[in-house]
Amino acid sequence: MTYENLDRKLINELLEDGRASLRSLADDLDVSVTTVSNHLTDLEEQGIIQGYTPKVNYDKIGYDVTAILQLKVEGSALPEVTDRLEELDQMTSVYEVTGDHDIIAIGKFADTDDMNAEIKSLLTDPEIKESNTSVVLNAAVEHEQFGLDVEQ
Amino acid sequence: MTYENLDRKLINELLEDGRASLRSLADDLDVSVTTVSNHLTDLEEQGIIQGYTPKVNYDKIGYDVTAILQLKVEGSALPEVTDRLEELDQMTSVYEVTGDHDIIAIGKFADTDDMNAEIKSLLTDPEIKESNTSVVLNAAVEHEQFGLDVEQ
DNA sequence: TGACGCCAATGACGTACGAAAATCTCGACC
DNA sequence: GGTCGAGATTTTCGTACGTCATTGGCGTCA
Repeated sequence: MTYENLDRKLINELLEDGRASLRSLADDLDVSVTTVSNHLTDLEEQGIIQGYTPKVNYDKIGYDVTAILQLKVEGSALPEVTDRLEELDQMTSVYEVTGDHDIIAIGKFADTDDMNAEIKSLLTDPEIKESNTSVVLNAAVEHEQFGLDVEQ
Repeated sequence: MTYENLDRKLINELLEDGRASLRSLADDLDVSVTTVSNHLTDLEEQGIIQGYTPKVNYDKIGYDVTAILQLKVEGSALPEVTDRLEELDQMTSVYEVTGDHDIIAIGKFADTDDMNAEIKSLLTDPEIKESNTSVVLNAAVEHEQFGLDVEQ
């Protein structure tokens, strides 16, 4: 058996508290500690759970500006531009997409000056044909992960 | 003292392994377990660390499509529309933004049918004046959190 | 004074392992 | 076709052991 109800419940529990102990998980799910441990290592080995992170509030540590960049790129240069964005660690998400633009990237910056500098240096790239920046006024939801449906 | 180098190092360590034990953190940072414990609870109380989550690979559990919606909204209806999006738990991020559009939202869907259904039902809202959907072809980076600079 | 380290005690925790239980497999049979 | 059961396989469980987190008290340093 690979992936069923218990695993979904396990993921849901961890989504609420990623540092919950195996024992508390076992109690909540009415199975033994060993079972939780086994399923959890399985989930990790299968790559369904890819690790654990604290949710860091970047606003509170001086990254006040979140911006969303949309880029149109010379077709053949797409992977190259994606790579460049990927290497900037202030980029929290970089997507290659269909539609008007080719790339949508989300980044966090100390302030608008920092943002402008970073973006300007990006846009010197001649392969970027067009760009469009939106500054986030309010992050109503950010990086939220949703729980999974469980039978009955 | 409120927030300094040790806290940054602590956050960086946790970004690498959010389930690391206090002891291993203490070893890595060359301080006592007690100190790690104190700083960690401080960070949590200050809201700099807002909890812990597993990184769930939604691709592997049947959510194959990620889409980015951009909406133009009747000015006064912005909070209302944001609320509606916020309540859909398939939305992983919902931003109110400057620029061409008013809202940018990112969601995950089981397949394109699921996506179309969800989006259509959203767009029945008469307060949404215009919309634009981009489907993600490749998530080069997603929900990545970057480490903090540490002095020397 | 406040940040930190150390110590000690206690209850909680993770992991390994062998036993028990549940589930699957597959040929034999009516 | 349907079902029965022995054996194999998988999953779960309880135990036990060494480690861990937490708390309070006390000393040190700047």
